[in-house]
Amino acid sequence: MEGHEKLEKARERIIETIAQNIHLYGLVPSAGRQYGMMFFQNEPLTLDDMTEKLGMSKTSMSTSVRALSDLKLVERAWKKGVRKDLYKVSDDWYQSFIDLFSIKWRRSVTLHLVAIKKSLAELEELSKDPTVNEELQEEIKIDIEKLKYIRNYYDWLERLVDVFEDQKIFDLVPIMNDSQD
Amino acid sequence: MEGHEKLEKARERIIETIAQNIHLYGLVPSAGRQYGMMFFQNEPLTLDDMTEKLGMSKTSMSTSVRALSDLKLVERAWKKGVRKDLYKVSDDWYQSFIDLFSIKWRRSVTLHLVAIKKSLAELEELSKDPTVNEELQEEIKIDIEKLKYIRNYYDWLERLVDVFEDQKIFDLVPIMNDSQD
DNA sequence: TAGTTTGTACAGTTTTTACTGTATAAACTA
DNA sequence: TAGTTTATACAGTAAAAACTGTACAAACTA
Repeated sequence: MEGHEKLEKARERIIETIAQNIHLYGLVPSAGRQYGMMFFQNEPLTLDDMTEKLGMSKTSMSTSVRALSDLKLVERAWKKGVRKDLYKVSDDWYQSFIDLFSIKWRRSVTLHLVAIKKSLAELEELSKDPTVNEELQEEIKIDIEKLKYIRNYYDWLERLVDVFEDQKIFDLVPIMNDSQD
Repeated sequence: MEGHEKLEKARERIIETIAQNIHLYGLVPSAGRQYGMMFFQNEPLTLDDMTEKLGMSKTSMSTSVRALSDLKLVERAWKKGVRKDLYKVSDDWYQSFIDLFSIKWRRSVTLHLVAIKKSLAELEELSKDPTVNEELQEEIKIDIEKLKYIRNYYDWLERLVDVFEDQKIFDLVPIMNDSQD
């Protein structure tokens, strides 16, 4: 096998692994392949470059590069004299992981807390209603306890997201370079 | 609106929120709805119970309860005299979150590290090959650096998973109950 | 301003995934 | 052992998602 082929194969292995694991970011394999391909390019790419490299339509490249950008896995780049939009992979992977939490998980936490607070308020109101029978009253009480439990859980999750966002996580789990060279 | 209706509506809101966010666990909304429904039941359920409550086929219930069990969101339960399999939601949501990392993210980290080490070894071998031209040699060198960077990243991610798994995360982000009562 | 180039909205198609119904194996019962 | 009950494998169908090609608006160029 020739040198260039060997390099290509070593890259392909990584790209395919990324493609098969990108679902953890809520993305489909082809977006992962796109990301992986871009990772090994030393220059920012245009949508047309991607179309050529991946053999997919420009429309697809456009939509998936947007999905990658939304998660801040990919960012816009500029190069003198190039009119087309240019994209490159964000080079801080630790930050990308943190961004996943800031974007996806925080959103989820917020949605949950809104719903929980609303339902909790309704049930607490209902528990004061003298017209509801005892059996139902008991059910309401149980549900209130359950909602308080999950409210505490999402509060915790929110604080966890904070800890990522403000980089405190690196105190507990420090970045260590070249541990096994 | 009658009492029981109000209770049901308060529950529905939570269930639907879970359904819409369960994709973070790699599950589809219907599995989230199933989980949410089970959360508000105070007794373990059989597959037939779920079929009835959700109006879906028993086959579906079987496959999605398995998916939920694989992520340890749901566990088997036993009740005297009941022959059918019984399931209940795991009641420690903090542990469920940790299990997500232990199961999905650790698997991903491992796959990545295997691929990276393999490719890195190949490229380091190739970089010693005197028959490859200088230009290619330069590319190889760049790729080796990139792979070392992401190896460090996945090492970090592995340590992060460890920190969840051995509960040390609770030192940094403690569980706090009823913070806003 | 007219003529290009570029990115994306949108409709249609292909592919994939979710879901159902039937068939069957395994476990239980009498 | 024969007869049930229960869970799931599997094949087929329905629904959803990914992907493509065309059309067009916005931005640029001359």
